[in-house]
Amino acid sequence: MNDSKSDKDEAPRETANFIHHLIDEDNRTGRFGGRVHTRFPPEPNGFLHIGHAKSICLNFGLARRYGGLCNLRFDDTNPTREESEYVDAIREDVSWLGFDWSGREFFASDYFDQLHAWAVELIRAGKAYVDDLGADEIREYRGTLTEPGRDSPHRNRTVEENLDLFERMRAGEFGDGERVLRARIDMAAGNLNMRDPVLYRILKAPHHRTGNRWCIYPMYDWAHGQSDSIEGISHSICTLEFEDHRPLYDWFLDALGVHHPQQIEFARLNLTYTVLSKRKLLALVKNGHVTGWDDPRMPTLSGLRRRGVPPEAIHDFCDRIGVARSNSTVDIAVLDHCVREFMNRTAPRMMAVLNPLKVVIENYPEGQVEEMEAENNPEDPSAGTRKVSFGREIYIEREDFMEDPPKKFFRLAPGAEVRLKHAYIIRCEKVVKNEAGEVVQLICRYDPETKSGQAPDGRKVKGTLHWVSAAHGVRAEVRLYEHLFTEENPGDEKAFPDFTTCLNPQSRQVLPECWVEAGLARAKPGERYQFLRMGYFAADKDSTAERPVFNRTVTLRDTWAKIARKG
RNA sequence: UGGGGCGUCGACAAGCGGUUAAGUCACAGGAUUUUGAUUCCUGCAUGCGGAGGUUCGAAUCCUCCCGCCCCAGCCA
Repeated sequence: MNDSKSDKDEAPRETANFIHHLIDEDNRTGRFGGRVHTRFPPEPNGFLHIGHAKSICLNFGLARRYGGLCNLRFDDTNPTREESEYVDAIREDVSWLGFDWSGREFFASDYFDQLHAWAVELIRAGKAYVDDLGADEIREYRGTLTEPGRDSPHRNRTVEENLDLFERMRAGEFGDGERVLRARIDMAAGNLNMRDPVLYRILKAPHHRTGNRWCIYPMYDWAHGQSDSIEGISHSICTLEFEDHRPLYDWFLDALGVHHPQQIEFARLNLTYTVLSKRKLLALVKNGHVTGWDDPRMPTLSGLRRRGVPPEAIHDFCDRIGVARSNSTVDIAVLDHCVREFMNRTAPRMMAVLNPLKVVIENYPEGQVEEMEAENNPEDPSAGTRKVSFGREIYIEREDFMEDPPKKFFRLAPGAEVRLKHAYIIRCEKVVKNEAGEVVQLICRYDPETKSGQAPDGRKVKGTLHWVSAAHGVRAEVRLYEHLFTEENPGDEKAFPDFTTCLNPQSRQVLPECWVEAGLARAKPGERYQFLRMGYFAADKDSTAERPVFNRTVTLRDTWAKIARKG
């Protein structure tokens, strides 16, 4: 146990998970010399999402907890699907999460030479052979889940012939798919992965890093375990579906007689009201259901980032959900809670009116302006205060006024009093309507004695509203987001053969006519705020000083909405 | 009739033969509040997929059964 000093910045809220137990046991027996070395091994063929964040936090977190190391390795064994743009995006996402791989950045393609040499070694040992069967034939020969497979007619070629054929594959003598190199294991194995898996295939495609140097490429199964071995990984953490592959990786490592990491599988993350499969995420982008990989409704790290989700909240989330081996679906409310908890502590409060309703304070002197002192964050006195301009005409939130309010409504209504946050108590005297009968303006009177927010006569005012001065506020666009899907589990292919039928038509609502307090014009993209009583928001990358744009990260908890809903 | 896993509160998840079966989210009450926010209390599994068995004692061990997930890419 040497994990006491390593986690000072990671409050150990998390209880030990089964991986900790396994590592503790390895450390106790000195299996890896007390060393803990993990890695995060993405394939650079798509954007990282919150499910990857679970793996990233796990792998880097393990290294931190045990005073070990964690590598970043790109598993780039398939040149037809991988691009270097993804490599850049992945680097950015991992560092945004706050992890540092300190130059230990590797690529499976770094190991192509070694992998090739090892393949030759296997051939020499009679443990691999070149097969001329086509893809369809190989499938046929593989058998089924319940029937054993059959040996390929080429399974017993001589070592010399295999060596020659493999060299000619490498030299480009054959076309794509004409030959493969297979391991010679057991065509009758219950585990399909052991039925002579393919090690190399011919792919006459340029690789994003090795260019045209190779026309044969290792399969993931052949590359992955050995890559871990080369890097001296002690614990290879992966998801459950690779459990069946472990015997194969073990077989390779033993046949080669090289360093043998311990593979440990855990359950991948599932989240309610979203999908976390590369294929489905890609479809959302390709078919224009979202604006891109970084659409704030996407569960991608770039989407969450743009939406305003702080990386600290993602860490907290990953700590809270734990790591186990049972398939599970985490309630998105847990993530929302983590976001609120962090933002509550850190986000400056500002006032923004999303659906404006003009209020004229008839007894407030025309042309008079007062600078009201406003605290920036009641949770953090060190955040200080700011001045907010107040005047005769202001905007309030449309939903903060009701002409005929229910009993528990303590906002504005004809004849009712409310407090304006950081300012005076006002009373609604008159409701101005247009020809259509819609409320277009409120005439109110303020009580000059209530600048403190308190009434000197001690009368109680239950409601407090946010507001923006009409003369000083800035126009802004605010984008409201809700769940991308209306169903809790849109990825359930039995229930929803086409997951796009679950898309939420109201997942994005753009409000172009909002009013925000003047200071918000200076908001830099990515900056996070609490808009008083409305939620947490972040300035979007589209934002400019002339036209600020904000994304709603998450709403505030709203017990009034619950009461109102119940009637 | 193949191989590999998993089943503890609505959702996650501790628990590893002796605990009143942790904690978190959600939910429901209540208190405080110039954000109906925050914060703070309180409640929320005589029960651990089911049935047997072992034991003084079982969520934890054994047996059988039931349910769910993964595997037949020259994808990762």
